[in-house]
Amino acid sequence: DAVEFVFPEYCECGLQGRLVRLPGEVAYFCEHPECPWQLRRRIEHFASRNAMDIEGMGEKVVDQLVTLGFLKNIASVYELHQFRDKLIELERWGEKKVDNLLEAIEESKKRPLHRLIFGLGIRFIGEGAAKILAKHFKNLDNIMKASKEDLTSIYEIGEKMAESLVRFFTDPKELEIIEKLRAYGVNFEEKEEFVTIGKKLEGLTFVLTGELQSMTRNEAKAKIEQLGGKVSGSVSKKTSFVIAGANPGSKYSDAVKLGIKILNEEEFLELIGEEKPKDNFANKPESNTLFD
DNA sequence: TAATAAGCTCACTGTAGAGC
DNA sequence: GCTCTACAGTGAGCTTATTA
Repeated sequence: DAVEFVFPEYCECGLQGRLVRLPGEVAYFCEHPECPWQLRRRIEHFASRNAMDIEGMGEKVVDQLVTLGFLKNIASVYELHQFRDKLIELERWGEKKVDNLLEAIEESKKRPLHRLIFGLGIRFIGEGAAKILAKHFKNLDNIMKASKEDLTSIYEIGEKMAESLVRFFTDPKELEIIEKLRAYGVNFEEKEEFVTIGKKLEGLTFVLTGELQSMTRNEAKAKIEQLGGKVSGSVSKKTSFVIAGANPGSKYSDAVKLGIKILNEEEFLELIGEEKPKDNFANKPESNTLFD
């Protein structure tokens, strides 16, 4: 007895933005270039953990600052210090909270290039593609100058991604924001420390599951990539190793089914040449045959 | 065209920190 | 010290792009 859902024609942004759905795509977009909801999501994404990692700038904070007119685009994040006194006055804010946020914003200027590329929110350019581009071009200016042909000649960069990049870097509005980011001192270079420093794990693909005690998953991912390895989100026949921490998830059983070699955290640390923590994984689950 | 991987969103739990 | 909010960490599931 289901009744067909009639999708709204206009966005709730209040700017009479028409909702459009591109052929072959699922998502609807508000056509209005100044849609405040798109702006909120863009800034949230820019500040998110895997992008510029600005602690204290989550969904609610972005919503509040956009509503109050303090944030107008991603570059305006670096103008927030001008409003320090006004921010302290806000409900549930205080001097410490504001200073922590401003400090986190200042710190974010030092993030490596691949995080900035990811944070710009270019369609089809996620974390993985951002790393490939940063590694290949070394700085943002080289990426901005690259033609569609230059981009598609890179392994794993396809036509859609290249078109999206060229479209983004020829848009005058985006270029204006990028120039502001440059003027505020945001890092545009890929630092050596984020580029591969070894070939020990070259040609190997890893999948992480469960909770690691000695480092976060992101840290483990960075270690693997620095040593030339690849980290994937799902287990397949091509997976070389599954690294299983405490309480491993379904990827563990997937690995068993496919006969993929599973390493526990101790073995993983040995593989990457890291020291084991003092407690020697005292909290590892006893029922987990992985650790037998 | 199928397999694979990447990207993205959501849900859930635990924790930190600010306000009261 | 309690309450509330936001963040951190993680797994799962879905869609989509790339590759073979």
